[in-house]
Amino acid sequence: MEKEKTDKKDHILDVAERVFADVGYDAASTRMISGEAGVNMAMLNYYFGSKEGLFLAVFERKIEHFRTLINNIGNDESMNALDKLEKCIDSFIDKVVINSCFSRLMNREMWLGRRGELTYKLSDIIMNNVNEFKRIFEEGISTGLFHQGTDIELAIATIFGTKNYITNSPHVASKLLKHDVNDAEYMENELKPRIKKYLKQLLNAYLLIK
Amino acid sequence: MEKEKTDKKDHILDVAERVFADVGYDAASTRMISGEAGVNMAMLNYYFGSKEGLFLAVFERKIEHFRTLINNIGNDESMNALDKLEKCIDSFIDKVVINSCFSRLMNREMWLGRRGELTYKLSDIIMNNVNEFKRIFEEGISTGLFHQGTDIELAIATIFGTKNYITNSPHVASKLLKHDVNDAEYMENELKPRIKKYLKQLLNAYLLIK
DNA sequence: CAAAATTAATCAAGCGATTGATTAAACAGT
DNA sequence: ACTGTTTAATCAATCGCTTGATTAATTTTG
Repeated sequence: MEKEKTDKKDHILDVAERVFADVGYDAASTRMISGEAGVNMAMLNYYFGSKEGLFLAVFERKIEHFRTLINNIGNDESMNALDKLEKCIDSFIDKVVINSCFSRLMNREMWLGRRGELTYKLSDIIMNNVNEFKRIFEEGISTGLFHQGTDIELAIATIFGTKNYITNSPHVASKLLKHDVNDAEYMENELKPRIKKYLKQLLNAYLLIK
Repeated sequence: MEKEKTDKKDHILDVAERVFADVGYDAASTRMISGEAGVNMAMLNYYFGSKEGLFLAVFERKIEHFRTLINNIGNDESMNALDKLEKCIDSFIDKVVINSCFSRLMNREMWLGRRGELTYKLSDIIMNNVNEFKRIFEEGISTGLFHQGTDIELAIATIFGTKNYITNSPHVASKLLKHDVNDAEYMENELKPRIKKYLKQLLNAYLLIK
């Protein structure tokens, strides 16, 4: 066997992440996960205590990746609000498309607001991103770059909502775009730049004082 | 007993609709639904055959309401594309906010693409609305009212996505808007007009040739 | 009375979790 | 180095419970 020790836990987490994202928390049985991971069922409890513990562990592993991704942009003094906004959109689209499996899992279990501790952690991650955008919008307004009447909260809802609409329901999105959005190549080379370009144009038209 | 016969089935459907929307299909047990509806568990199978049959029945009951709501607007000759678009946004926001419970249920089970027959029915409903918007956008472009470069598909994703972001994850939305979005009065008197106004301004800025 | 509606009791299947036994590796004392 | 002890990892078996569904008996209705 050429696999190392700690890789097994990571392997279980990889499988669990995919299974949870595929069928949801409730429909994902511990037997299903352990079976696909090729480990004994009892190992899940041995490593993670419980099914919910495993679910939490899947998220914990990703939190840090998310937390640090956007925050640096907002503090860069060399850019104005529009530059920051566009850069945030770029890295946001890049990030969630790479992690679309995790992103779907997050959204799905998020708005199903049970499971207290998890809901708390998740809204932490989400609100972190939201507030970063919020600060940039406020800066843009106070520097006279954006309209006074800008509805900041709903503009944020548009950025996240538009992205979610594409990534969260691939079946509908594929019909709408007349392409399989699960096709990684199409997603990377066509859809990603298209979403970025669209969101920038949309927000330019809405925000900028002409 | 002062209740009539057919009311009992409708009552079960009402309860099932709410429970399914609250906790999702998998976590909603037949005992939970029958218990909250105040009927014997076996009545669900007696009336609807199975849990999935009940789930389908919940949707069937709503399909016609959805199908006829927006379609009339698109065929009105007395309006230009912008008028139609704004009217569609109005009735769309009105409709899904009233049926937000059903809307959440629909979206949740939709993007969880299993359960073949249901997925087919749902994407039918959704694509019907989507295509109505699409026709209006195309009319606006061909009459020279909207930009040639308009990304129709993503603009549609913005309309539906922005709405979904608010209604589907009330927990996050409440934090973002600093209000409880489950508060019916706030939703009706403040948020609904605000979303309508925002979406119109946003699309006006993006679509119209200046 | 006959048919429809409703009930309590029960079914097999699947769930998450736990158990006690087994293996293998790491460590200890002499 | 050899050996007895400890430790972590893994497994099959099984626990108690809930699930969706069905049965047979009972009540209600026409």
